[in-house]
Amino acid sequence: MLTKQEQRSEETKRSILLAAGRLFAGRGYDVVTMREIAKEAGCSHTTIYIYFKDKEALLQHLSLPPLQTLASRMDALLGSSGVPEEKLKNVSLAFIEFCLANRNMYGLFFNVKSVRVDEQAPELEINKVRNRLFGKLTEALQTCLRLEREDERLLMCSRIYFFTLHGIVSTYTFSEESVDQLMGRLTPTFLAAFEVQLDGLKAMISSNKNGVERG
Amino acid sequence: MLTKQEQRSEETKRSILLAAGRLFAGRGYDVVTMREIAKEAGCSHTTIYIYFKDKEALLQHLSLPPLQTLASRMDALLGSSGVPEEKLKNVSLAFIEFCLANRNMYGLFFNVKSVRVDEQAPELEINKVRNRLFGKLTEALQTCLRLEREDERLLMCSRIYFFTLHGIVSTYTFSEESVDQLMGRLTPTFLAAFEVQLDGLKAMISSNKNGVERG
Amino acid sequence: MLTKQEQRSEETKRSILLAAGRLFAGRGYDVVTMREIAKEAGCSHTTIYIYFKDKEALLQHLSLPPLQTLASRMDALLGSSGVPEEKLKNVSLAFIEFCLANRNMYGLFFNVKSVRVDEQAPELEINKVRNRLFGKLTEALQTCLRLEREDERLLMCSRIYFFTLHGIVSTYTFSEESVDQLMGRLTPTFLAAFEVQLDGLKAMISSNKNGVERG
Amino acid sequence: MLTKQEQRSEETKRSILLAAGRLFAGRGYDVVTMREIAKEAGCSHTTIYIYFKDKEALLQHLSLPPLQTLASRMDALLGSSGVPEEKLKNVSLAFIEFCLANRNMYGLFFNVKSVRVDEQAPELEINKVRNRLFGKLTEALQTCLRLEREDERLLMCSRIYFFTLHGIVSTYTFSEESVDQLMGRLTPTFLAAFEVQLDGLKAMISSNKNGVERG
DNA sequence: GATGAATGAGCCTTCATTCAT
DNA sequence: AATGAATGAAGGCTCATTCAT
Repeated sequence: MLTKQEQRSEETKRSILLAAGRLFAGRGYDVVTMREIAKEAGCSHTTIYIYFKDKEALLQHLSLPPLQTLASRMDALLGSSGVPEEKLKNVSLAFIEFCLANRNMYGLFFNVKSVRVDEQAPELEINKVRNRLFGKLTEALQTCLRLEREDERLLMCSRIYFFTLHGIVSTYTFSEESVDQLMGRLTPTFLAAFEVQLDGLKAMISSNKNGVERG
Repeated sequence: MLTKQEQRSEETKRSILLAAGRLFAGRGYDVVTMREIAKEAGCSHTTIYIYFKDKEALLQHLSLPPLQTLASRMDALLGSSGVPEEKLKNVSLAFIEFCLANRNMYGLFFNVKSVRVDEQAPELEINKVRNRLFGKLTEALQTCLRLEREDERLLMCSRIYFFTLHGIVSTYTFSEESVDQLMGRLTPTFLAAFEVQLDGLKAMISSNKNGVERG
Repeated sequence: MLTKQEQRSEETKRSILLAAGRLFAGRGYDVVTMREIAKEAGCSHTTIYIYFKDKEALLQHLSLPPLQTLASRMDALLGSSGVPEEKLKNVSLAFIEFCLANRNMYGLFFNVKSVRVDEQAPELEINKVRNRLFGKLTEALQTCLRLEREDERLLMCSRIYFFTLHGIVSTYTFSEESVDQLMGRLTPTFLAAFEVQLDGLKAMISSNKNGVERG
Repeated sequence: MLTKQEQRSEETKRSILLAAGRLFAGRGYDVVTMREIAKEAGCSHTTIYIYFKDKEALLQHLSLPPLQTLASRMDALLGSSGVPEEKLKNVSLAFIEFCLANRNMYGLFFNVKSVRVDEQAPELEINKVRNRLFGKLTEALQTCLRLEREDERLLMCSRIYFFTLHGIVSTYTFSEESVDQLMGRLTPTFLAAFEVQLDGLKAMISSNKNGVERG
């Protein structure tokens, strides 16, 4: 059990993370100042340094946990019963919803640049989770397309599929609407996009040309 | 005719724009300093202020022309002879290449937030060009899908198509590779993506369900 | 008799003073932080403020006792049996050793500037001890030179003698070596310096010219 | 010839160096802030960065030239005609006067710590000049004492002599009096001190014991 | 008595921008 | 037209100090 003081402390830390997350993504890591974060979090800028070594540490702490949550959720969806196409849709939707929910954080997760490459340990951790995420989606896609795991065409297919996912997220990253509003309004569009995508990929697979280098 | 002085003046201004363009695109607007631009342009940093009100004015002046160039190029591609599918591919590729070439600037063009909304006039101009751009792409798509301009399904199709374009650009926005490297390496993938997209959309159209809400 | 609580309290206070003394002397007053002192003392940094008004108060409390210890030691040395020359040497050596041991603190004791002049009481106290110290040395010197206490030549002699003492201390104030290392290595040099000094002063006294202005 | 602007610039630079010199020494390098220096110099703190890369560069620029000036002056005195004793006195007096004139800077010249050891080039330069200085004094002393350059006793003698010089300077470093006041008032004392010193050293040399380890 | 939480003041430094020439 | 000089605002960060428990 936590004392009242520890509770407040935890709350402060959370509000800092929340504020930093919002701001970093909304306006970019470099551009956001510690003082801005503090103001948004409702504390002094020095307080941030009690909880985080420096600005970069804030970024690090911000990056990992949400991704892990998403990974779990995707695991659950993939483990459920249902036809592969349904699973792919659900997983894709979950991914989109997550990214929109964490909105501008999105850049933080997938833009390698924003995390310094010096210290490998944490960096590796993020990359690991990220790769696991992409792996899951690729796996779902593979099942739908009925390709072997080693089929060279799978890489291109997943790349193309990711373009669309990434594009959806990017398109609405800076929207003023809430995630709920967006999902409510656009879920049909997203589902259609997934379907278009899958149909198109299936067509490509079934045709002779695979787009890589075979004649 | 320009006097010698006016020529030199014009030259200075051009070299400043050139330098700023190079640097903004190469390292990002926020990160580049006025002194850097001046050094690259071969003049004093104070000279920049003779030609441009401030750093942001530099950005404004820089934003429009490339977009217009792109618009012209897309016009040319669309006006050329050839099957619609080929045209769509070429126009899409041109769009992608442009966005990757202007990389960090990309956000500036399409992310409404990053351009101050205070002064509407230039903002409007950019928006106009931007909309013209999207219009061209939609038009190409419409021809391929053989839809009427007013067909309600066109909106969804173009949305989905844009998701992919946007996604491609976003994916490589922060890559360290040059445009040429990226295009050299990934053009086949991009073309495949366009094709997949188009095939999928065609399939959707030809099926009864249009993904919106009709029964 | 002290209650257990009072004992603990006293202990904490002592450990703070000990830690502060070590750190101030070792790395300099300005550079040492309250948190460092607290860590070294094994308590929270806020605890320090229970016992001492502020960082400077810590310094004040720290300054006096060692000086008094030195004064006592010099008294003991002067009171012992032995030829005056031997006593002067011993007292001088004790003085040097003390100053080097308290190294960075040295400035604090003798450089009037570094102690705030606002609150006179403690300042005065330090000055009193300091003057007593110099008095003892002068006295030892006087005995060696066989001068009357009022002899005007004594002032110049003691001044000159102090130059050397002060010079020795200054020379090694910023050395990285420990007191023990320094004393071990340089004691013969110091003793030689004292002797040279005394011989030179004796020569001056015995000559007609006293260096001031008498003919 | 300098333009008016260049003159002002030079003046600003000088006033910054002057202010920094005064403050660094008066209150210590670490403790003095750039804003203090700026205020004392009568300019904005950012102006300092126009002339000096950073705080440490200021220190570097401050250290070398005066020392070189002193070195030249000592050379001149040593090269002049006169008995060795007279030369030693003059050189010693010049040294003292210089140190008092540059007052608190003194610490900067001789306290190795204050100059970062990272970059060796400038550091070396200072050390070279400093060593040359001490070399000159030692040389003058050697002539007076009629010792061979290699005589092991010379080292100790020069050390002892330096103690006094260093002590004189240290004693008056924080005095409020001007160098002229001090020299006017105390020159006789200083001369007496040199003489006492020399007499004492001569006595030591002429006796059997040299203070090191011989019996 | 003791402590973790929190903060304001302040430090060095950089940058866009203006002023005087 | 062009420039060197100069500056205010701001940024990341640290530290002595206070407050509430």
